[in-house]
Amino acid sequence: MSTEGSLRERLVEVGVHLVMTEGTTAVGLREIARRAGVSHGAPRRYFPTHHSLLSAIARRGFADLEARFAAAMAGLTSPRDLLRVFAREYVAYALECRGMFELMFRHELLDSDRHGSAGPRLRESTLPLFERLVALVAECRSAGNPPEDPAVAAAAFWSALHGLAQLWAWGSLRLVLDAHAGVPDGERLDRLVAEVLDAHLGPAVP
Amino acid sequence: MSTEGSLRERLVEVGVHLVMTEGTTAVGLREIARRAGVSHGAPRRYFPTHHSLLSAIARRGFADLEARFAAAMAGLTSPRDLLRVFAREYVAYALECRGMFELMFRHELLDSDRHGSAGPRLRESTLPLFERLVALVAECRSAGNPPEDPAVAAAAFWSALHGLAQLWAWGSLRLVLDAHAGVPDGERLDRLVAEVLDAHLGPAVP
DNA sequence: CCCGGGTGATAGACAGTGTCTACTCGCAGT
DNA sequence: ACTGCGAGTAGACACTGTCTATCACCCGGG
Repeated sequence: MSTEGSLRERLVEVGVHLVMTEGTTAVGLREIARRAGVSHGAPRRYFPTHHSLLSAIARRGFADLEARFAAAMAGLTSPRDLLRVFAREYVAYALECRGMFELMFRHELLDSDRHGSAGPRLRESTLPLFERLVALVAECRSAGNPPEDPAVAAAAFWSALHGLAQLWAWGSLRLVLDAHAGVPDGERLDRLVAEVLDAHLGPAVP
Repeated sequence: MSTEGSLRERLVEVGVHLVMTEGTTAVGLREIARRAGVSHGAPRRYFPTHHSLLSAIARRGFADLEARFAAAMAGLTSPRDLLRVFAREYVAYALECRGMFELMFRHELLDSDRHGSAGPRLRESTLPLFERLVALVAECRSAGNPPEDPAVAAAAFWSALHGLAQLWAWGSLRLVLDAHAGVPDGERLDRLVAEVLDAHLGPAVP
């Protein structure tokens, strides 16, 4: 392809593409090297271990996710609208980029313990986003439903979204809701997201 | 140990023990066979593929979890109390048996798509538990806060617990809450669980 | 002009894995 | 006593991540 950039960039790009199309288990060091058109030992110069390459791929995922947030939330001002968009985008990313989402939270594949050669540690990259989340949740619930601790409320909200994304991707929620039927197909996920919003931010005020 | 039972049982037990102590990635077919004292090809008679053995281990995990629920919920009658215990037990299991919890929801390691040789498919085993959950949530919120669809409310509740467990295990929630400080150490998780309960079931009525 | 040094990639080796297949051993039934 | 079969062994194959030696190339100093 084009891939004028350094091999390091290309490896990460190929890895992202591989995760998105084939899933997490397919992302081998040698497979990436093969698809990048280099020998199996080449990545070693930039990524001393398999985990470090996976971490780089996951980091790219977090960057992509944040870019999606920025794009989707641009122009909105109402905290409730912002959080709704945030929620939708979070779940949508997890479903569209299932492999990436899975990889991003696999603590034992990512060398999140030992600090990578350069760059901030992986989990800390979610911190600024969480700060925004805390502020939005606090603002959104300040009317009538003020949380005891906004950080705890925001963490619970994030947890609900995360669990929703994961369990839906796992197929379990689809299954149990099917068992109860009633809700038409494409709408079920939206109703779940709405339920999470209502539960954690208070019912919507139109 | 004792392990008088058939090799099939022993393999699953060794596998569970291995997952709990060493983590998901350590659970190789050969490693299990080694620890069970048989040759590397022996498991093949009972588990044709690696995934099928992992599925059996995960199934054991679901059984253990349900047993914990049964034990913890025995004697309680108030739906709110029952759900609180359920929530605590869910999160506690995820944290105590991190590897098992991780394995149990790794769709691509478990041959949940192709039906296993015998026994019900893995995801469906959570169905009866979910039915109970739906009933409890409906009952709990029937006073003052009736959900539009109890199944959706229960699914959202479960999602919140699941995400909480996973993000906490990942270390991310601990991190962001540390950034906001304020809450003493051992108490933070309890406060998160309480927040989830309040959000999804309505505030507690003492 | 030639000649080291270093960088970036190659290729081979090693231990380990999951899967497949051939083989052996003990023990039932006729 | 011979056969058939279930249960487990052992070897092979392709593949993986990691390590190491090697090679081509470029660039500055003499």
